[in-house]
Amino acid sequence: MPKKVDHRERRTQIADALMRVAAEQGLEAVSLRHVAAEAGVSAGMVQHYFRTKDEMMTFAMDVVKDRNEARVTAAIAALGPDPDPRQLLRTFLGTLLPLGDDSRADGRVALAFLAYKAVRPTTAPQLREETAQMVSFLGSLLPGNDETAAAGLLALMEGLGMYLLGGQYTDEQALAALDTQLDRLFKATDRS
Amino acid sequence: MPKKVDHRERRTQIADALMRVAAEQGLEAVSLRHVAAEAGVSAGMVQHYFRTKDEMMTFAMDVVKDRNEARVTAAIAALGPDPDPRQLLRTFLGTLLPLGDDSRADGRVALAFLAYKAVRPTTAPQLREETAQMVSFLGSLLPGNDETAAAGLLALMEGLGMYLLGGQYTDEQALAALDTQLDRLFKATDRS
DNA sequence: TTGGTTGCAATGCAGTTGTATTGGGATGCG
DNA sequence: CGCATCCCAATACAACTGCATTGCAACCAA
Repeated sequence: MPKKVDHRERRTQIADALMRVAAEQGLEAVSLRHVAAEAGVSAGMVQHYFRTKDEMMTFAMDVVKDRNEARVTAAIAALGPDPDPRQLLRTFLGTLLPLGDDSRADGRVALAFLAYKAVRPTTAPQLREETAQMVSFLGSLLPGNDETAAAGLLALMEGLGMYLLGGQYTDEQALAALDTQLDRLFKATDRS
Repeated sequence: MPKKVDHRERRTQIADALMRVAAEQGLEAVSLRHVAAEAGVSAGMVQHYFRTKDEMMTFAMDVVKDRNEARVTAAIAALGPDPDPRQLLRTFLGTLLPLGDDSRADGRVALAFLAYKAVRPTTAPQLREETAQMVSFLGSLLPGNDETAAAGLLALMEGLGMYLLGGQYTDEQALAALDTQLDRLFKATDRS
C-alpha cells in the first residue's frame, strides 16, 4: 500500500471548511471549489474524498451532530456521578444553547442544515426517534415523569436558540427564561 | 399611459410561485427561470417586475410576514371584543404554529428565509424591535406582567414550530405542550 | 394617425455549478 | 529495482446562474 493518509481526518478537515463557509455566507455559498479554497486545498482533492457534494453535506451534518453530542456528554460528565436532576437538566439544555459568538456560528450552520433537511426528509424517521428518546430522557428527570413538560422544555430550548441566533434575545435573557421555566417545573410539584 | 396592470398583484403572484418552489425544493432551487416556470410566465417577465433576485426575495419575505400578521389579527378579531387574556394568548400563539399540511409548507418557507436572513443580518435591528414588542405584548397578558415568562412562551412557540416542521411532534403534542404551559403560567399566581 | 410609453418575450453573455476524466507523482510491497 | 496502488491536481464539459440588452406588440394621449 502506498501513502497512508487518515481518511476520516481529511474528511472532517474539509467538513470544517464547509462549516466555516456556511456560517459566514450561508449554505448556498457552499460549493466544491469554495470549500476547497477555504480548506486551502485543490478542488480535485475534495472530489477525491467526497465523490458527490451530497455525500460531503451529509458527512458535515453528521460531524456537527457528533460534536454536539460530545459536548453534551462532556458537560454532563463534568457534573460527577449522581448529579441533581435539575442541575442535570439545566446543564443538558444549556449546553445545547448557542451562547457566545463561536457557539452561535455553529448554531447558524445547524440552522442552515435544518432548513436543508426540511426539504429532503430522508432522515426524518431517525430524527423523530432521536427526539423521542430525548423527550423520554428529559421526562425521566422531571417530577412526575412529565413527558409533555419535557417536550415543552425541549421546544423552549430550541426556540431560545432561534432567538439567540437572530440576536433577538441576549444570552442572559435566554438563560433567565430557561431557569425560570425549570423553577416552575420543579416548584409546581413541591407544593402538591 | 398604456396597458393597465396591477403591479403589486403580479409581484405577489410571482412571489407565490417562489414560495411554492422554496417549500418543495428549498431556497437554493429558487432561480429566476425556475420561479418563472412555476408561475407559468417567461423569465423576462420576472425580470421586468423584479430588477434583481434579491429584490424578489425581499418582497417574498415581506409577503409571508404580512400574511402571518393578517392571519393573527383575523384570528384575534374573531374572538370578539375584550377577549379573555388566556384565550387571546392561546389564539395568538396557536395561529403562529404550523399546524396542518398547508401551514407546514408555509412554515418550511419561513424557516428557509430565517436561515437566509441569519447570514445577511441587514434587518436585524428591525427584527429585534418586532420581537421586543411581541414579548411586551405577551407579557401584558400574563399575570404579573411577567416578561421573562412571555419571552419563554414565545420561544416555546417557536421551538414547537420547529419540531412540527421536522415531523418530530404531532399537532396534538405541540398543542398539549402549549396548553399545559399556559396552565402553569396562569395557575401559578392564582395561588399566590 | 402619430408618438411615446409600457408590458413582456427572447437572446446573449460571462461566470459558476457539479461531475467525469485524465495523468502524473509519490509511496510502499514484492 | 519494478510496479501496482493510492493521492491529488488539472482540465473539460454541459448545465445552470443572474443580469443586460434588444425588439416587438399593445396601449393611451395628442
